[in-house]
Amino acid sequence: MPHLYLVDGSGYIFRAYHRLPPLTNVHGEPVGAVYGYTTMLWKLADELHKADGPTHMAVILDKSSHTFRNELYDKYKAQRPPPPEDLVPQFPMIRDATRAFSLPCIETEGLEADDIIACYAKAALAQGWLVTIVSSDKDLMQLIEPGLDMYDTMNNRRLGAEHVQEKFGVGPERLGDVLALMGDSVDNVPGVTGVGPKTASKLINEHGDLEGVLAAAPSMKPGKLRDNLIEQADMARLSRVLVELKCDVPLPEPLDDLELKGIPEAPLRAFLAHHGFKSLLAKLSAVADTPVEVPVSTVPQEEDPPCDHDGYETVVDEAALDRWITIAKHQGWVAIDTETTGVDATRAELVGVSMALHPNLACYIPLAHGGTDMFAEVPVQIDRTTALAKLKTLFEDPSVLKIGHNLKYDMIVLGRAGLDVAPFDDTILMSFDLDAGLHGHGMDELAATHLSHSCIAFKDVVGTGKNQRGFAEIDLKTATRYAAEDADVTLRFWRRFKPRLPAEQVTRVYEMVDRPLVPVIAQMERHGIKVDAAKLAQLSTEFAHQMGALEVEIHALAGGAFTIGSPKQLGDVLFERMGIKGGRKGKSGVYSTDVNELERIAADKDSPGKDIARKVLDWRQLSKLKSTYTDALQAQINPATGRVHTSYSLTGAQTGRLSSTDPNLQNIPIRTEVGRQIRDAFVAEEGNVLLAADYSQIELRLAAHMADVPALRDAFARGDDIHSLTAQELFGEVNRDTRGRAKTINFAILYGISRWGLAGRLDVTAEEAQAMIDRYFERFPGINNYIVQTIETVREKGCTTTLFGRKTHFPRIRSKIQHERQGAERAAINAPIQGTSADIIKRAMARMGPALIEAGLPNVRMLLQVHDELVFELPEGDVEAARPVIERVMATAAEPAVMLSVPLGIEIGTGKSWGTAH
DNA sequence: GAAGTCACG
DNA sequence: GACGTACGTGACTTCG
Repeated sequence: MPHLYLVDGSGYIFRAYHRLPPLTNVHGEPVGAVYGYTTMLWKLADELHKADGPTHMAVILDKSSHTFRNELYDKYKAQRPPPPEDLVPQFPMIRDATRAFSLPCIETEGLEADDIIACYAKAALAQGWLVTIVSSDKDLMQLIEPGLDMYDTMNNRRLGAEHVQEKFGVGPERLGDVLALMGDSVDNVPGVTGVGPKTASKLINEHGDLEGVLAAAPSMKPGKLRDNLIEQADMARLSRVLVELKCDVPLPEPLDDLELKGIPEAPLRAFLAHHGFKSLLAKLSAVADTPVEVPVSTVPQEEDPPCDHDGYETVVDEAALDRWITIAKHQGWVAIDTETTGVDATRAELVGVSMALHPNLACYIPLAHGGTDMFAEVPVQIDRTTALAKLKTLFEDPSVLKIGHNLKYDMIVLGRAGLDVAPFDDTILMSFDLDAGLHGHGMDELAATHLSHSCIAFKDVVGTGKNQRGFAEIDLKTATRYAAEDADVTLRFWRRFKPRLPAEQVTRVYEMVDRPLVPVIAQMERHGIKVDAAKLAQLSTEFAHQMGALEVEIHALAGGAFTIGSPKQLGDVLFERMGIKGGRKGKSGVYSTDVNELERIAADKDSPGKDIARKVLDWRQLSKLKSTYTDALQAQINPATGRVHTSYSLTGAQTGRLSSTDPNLQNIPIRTEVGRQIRDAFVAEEGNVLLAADYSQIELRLAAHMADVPALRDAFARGDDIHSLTAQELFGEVNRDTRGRAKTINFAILYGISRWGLAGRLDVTAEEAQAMIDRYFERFPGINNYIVQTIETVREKGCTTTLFGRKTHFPRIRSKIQHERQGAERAAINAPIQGTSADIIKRAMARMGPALIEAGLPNVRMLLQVHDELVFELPEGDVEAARPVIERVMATAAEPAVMLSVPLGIEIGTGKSWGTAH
């Protein structure tokens, strides 16, 4: 049978307030009444499991003080003192508490909570339901009847008709008359002077009801009582109306909507954590099945309040830090962020740590503020070693999920300070896996997109230019506002992204490809790679000499000095001053002088510019190598480690590839002999060697699998040279020329072919190019179908998908501008192939460490990734043992999630330097 | 900060 | 009839 519990929230708050000490929460807000109220709801939640427990429940609150009773009697409740100052802010929190329990909360303008309760009670009883009113309000006792009782959670007792009889001497049905005679000094119900509960019940029992009493008054024995009853008859009648519960309004919410559907844990947990109600949190943890996996989808997201920077706490004593850590451990998750002295994680020093537990419940723990100015006053903060030891227990606690935005950075910084971070979620990866191609994934951009919030700009905190200060020099108040906001915002991202992962089918790529990679990349960045600074310096000098000589010759040929490095000046010199024909101007009106143009001129025996073009090309190559590699790389050596530590971005490339910056170690020269020398400057430590392992033709293999091309699949299975095979199929013979053309066509297919593009590359007409493409499609059936299918899918869904479920979005696929649309189509053809390749090598990287450990090779260190290549450093003696392990991990990286119909070929080389390892 | 150029897969 | 021509990156130089 349905059983409706109606909770008299308003009545409860006042009782709880007076019964409990003036408790405050972690923010210093008074929460005594809220705590009492919360424990009351907790008790009710326990009732849920009982046989006659609630099936329906609602909390009823007073909305406003002005009701119809004030219209009847202007003094009604007029004498009530205003609620105590420290109770007022708790009223809205009561609503939060109710929401935390996922209970409906009902309040209606112009009606007191008692009236609404009466309405619901009557309606439920009429349907044959059981009703329990959670209150000890005497007015509500009028409602007691068979099927309706009251429950006082403070005394843990049920109240029925016999309780009313005992306390007021009458049954519930006559209670209104008694209350009218008694009056109520608190509510200012007048009643009749001199009549209290005893007299009232006696009179009602003698005369039946109020009207009976008033009618009998003149015949009573003379005295004060008789006179008062006669004189105050109207007041008594008014009182009768005032105490009557009014239930003639429609129900604000239908009864059926009050059905209990369980109490989701997440919002409750968040609420308890927000206020720091530790004992209840502990109880919750005791009954929780999985403390880390949280159904955050039930968290009310729309209702996150705006960031309250002044509400963040600066944690400067151990007790406060303990408190935050305890709550984080109880809650089971915490958003974290680190503040440091710089952007390079392998050099930056830790300055502070921020944490967030709930929107607006965030703190900053300064660790090294005070700046470098030894005369400046150092603010009070927890001893760094002590604080880090405490934080270590939290960050390494396997039952507490750490949430970060680009956690790789924090992992490196914290790792250098001796702290691991696990388990973790990374909101930058979540955003990338959900929305790659739609927008960037930096905190500021995401905050604007998802939270309509503009984060405090870092430069507004530390300044710019020569006035820029280190974060350690920032005052704690400002630092807290900035740092805690980052953790707060990160937590808000997580609450939004986490439920989207399964809903949008990207959990697999997040959990199986990207997330496991974070600690792996962090470790690679920390390792860095040794470079031979002397060798680079020597190359720089050589290049400078050669450039100087070329510069003189170029100026002589040009008939005067100019800046060779300026495309504008060079274009004018070549095409205006020297009168070379065939100059093409770009949209900015500058002649193109790129490598294609210069090669064209240099190849033309009759051109007056062929010598200068050749020399400029040589000069450019040297200039590029010197400035980008030999000079820059020397400057990038970390003095502490003597090695170069790149930074990999996991969210930089739309297709899921990594990218490398500061320095970019994914574009170290290899294609020319001059450039190759730079690879020789990347070396192994004494007694070690470098091992380079790369996937051979991985993208073509994946194309063969994904487009299901039997001829290509078979060729890979046999181990044939794929470009020769293509040459044979397309041109009927294999020689250097046809193989080269075939290679170009193979790549063109992967990149989304156009007849003009291919024509330009092969130096043939568009018609001839088209004929080759047609023949390719004919010889390799499946390719054309793959292209058509991919474009169709991306037009329909707006995104492509890799074999592992990685999405890349192409909003421009619906552009009205043709070339944007076509560009998106070409990118969409390439993305599943390039992306799947990226997924596979990422999986290999994540599995590599454990596989090497298992093979007893803990000294093999993975240093670099270059899209289809992994570079390791290992003791010379480990090479033979490591080789098969590395090969196996790479070759089987797709499995078992994806079983490919082509083998993945791996080529491995070793050497003292990266150059010789190839 | 944009544009041009060029290093890599 | 104009447009622009292969996918994905990052770093450096010049110049306004």
